[in-house]
Amino acid sequence: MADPTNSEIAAAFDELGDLYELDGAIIHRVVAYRNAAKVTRDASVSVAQLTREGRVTELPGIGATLETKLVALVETGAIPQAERLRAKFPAGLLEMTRLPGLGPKRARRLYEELGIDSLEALETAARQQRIRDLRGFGARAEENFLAAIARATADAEARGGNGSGRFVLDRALAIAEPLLELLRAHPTSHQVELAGSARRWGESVKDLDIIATADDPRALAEALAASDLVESTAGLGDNGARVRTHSGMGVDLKVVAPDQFGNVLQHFTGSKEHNVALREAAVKAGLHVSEYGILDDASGETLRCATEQEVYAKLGYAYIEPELRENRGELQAARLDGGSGLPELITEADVKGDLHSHTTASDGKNEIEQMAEAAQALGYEYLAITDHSASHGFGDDVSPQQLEAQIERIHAANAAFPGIELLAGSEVNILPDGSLDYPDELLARLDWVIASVHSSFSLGEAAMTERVIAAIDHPSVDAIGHLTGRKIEARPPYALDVTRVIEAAARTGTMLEINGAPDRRDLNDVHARAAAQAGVLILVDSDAHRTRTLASSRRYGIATARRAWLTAAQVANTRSWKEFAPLRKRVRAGG
DNA sequence: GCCGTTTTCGGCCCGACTGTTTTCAGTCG
Repeated sequence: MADPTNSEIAAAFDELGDLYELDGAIIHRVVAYRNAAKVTRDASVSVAQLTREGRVTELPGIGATLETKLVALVETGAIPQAERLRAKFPAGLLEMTRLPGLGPKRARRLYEELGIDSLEALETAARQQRIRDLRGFGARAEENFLAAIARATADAEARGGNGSGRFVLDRALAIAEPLLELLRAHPTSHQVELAGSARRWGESVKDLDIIATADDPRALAEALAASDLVESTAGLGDNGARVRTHSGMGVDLKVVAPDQFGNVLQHFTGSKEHNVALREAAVKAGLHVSEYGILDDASGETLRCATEQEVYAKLGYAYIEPELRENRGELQAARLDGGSGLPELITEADVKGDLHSHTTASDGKNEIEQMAEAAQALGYEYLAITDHSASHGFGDDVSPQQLEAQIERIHAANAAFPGIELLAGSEVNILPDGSLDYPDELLARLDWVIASVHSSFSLGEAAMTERVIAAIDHPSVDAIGHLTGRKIEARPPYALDVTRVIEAAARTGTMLEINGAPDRRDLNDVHARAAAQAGVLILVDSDAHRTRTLASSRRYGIATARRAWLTAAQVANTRSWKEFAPLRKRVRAGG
């Protein structure tokens, strides 16, 4: 039996937490399961493997009891307590608790006292006005349930199957950036900053939070409500506004006093896990952190902070960049008394070349020369032209003969553009058996090869892992592209043992890419951090299919690298061409 | 259920809002 993946284990813990909550367990026990789910999801090594080695309690938040459950899950594929609780509570009951405004306590009473065990049953009972007779419920509750069900149904239909209600970050920023510009340009505003997961450069966001200071808060709120992007306004006052854009995204503007701006920005930037850990640590020092300030037990006074730097300094930390605020060790590292220190994170300005781009030879929209000009405009020293390979399909395939002609064209362009090194490359398909779809002699003639999986996504973990490692072992493969194949909010990663892939890449000197396409960002932050720690050189690539995405995708790749704690030195394409060229596997092997 | 520079037992972040209630539990972020 294949080991459960970290995300499968995390899902099992989340479900168990939900079930225990329905069962009336004390909240701290429920939180312990949710915390364990998060820790598992963020773990850079296989938690199933750690379990079999008897080392799983080394993970923070996993103790003896959870270890027992993990052993059962790894050895038998199931957790007995979960089976028992699933039999006790119908699946529809868990769905009911996901309705906004209905939690586990009240859902359970609806089930036990009225037999309501699904959203459908809840809707029927509300329409028949059978809920209002229950103690603690009223006519208002019935109205709210019906409205919540209608909203959930309408949202699901509007999204056409993407049930999460989240927006991939590039769509969110396409709304946030013009709104920030509008608010910053307004005569009454002083400071205007994005908060929330968008400021942390998360993969997707639910809504936007903007924190501001202004001489006339209401005027600023009215300016937001008057924007062309805004469809409707739910609330507007002296503290800000809550609006909804035409794309369906909620935007919350909070206008605050200047001397609290740092507290509020820190609070609403999150993440929740970062803030909880920050506040727990503060309590031990007699300090209580909230969005309003830091209450000191000793003096009884609340310290207000105009900047986030002051907030972190008062609590004993160096400033922590938003991308790191996920409770993945940043608080311990940032401690001013004995922390190991935070890394100096890579920036967009560090990038000196791009190793993954497409042209009209396959499915790109621009010619080699146009891509070269665009790369030069970004100040790049090198650009790899890596069109798709012989088996790609969709009319975008490049036959071996066509590739030979493409090599000539790229070399000619390279001569015509003396300021930039143009690499004749390919994004070659890794076939299901791990072989590549060009002859070895042809691959050896290229300057650069990035190998990717574009077919047969459901091979299963063992076969997929062998498939990718076979490509890594090929002497002409310099790097692996978008390792897990996921599309954010659209397609899950395929089953793959990333730990083994990282080992193989480290062993062979094969680079691993962070693909900067905003819906890929693959490697993700957790995988990229693990790979870099294992000594693998990381690439930040655009996978550009047109000139403008060379730059627009770079920022998502860099954001992912920063969330992975990466420094410029850990990313190969921050090097000059002279330094980068000999790092290619094909050059190293050739001596 | 986890965890320990006040603890191996007794704690475990902070505040707002809502609806149903006469002081608060449940829910959410």
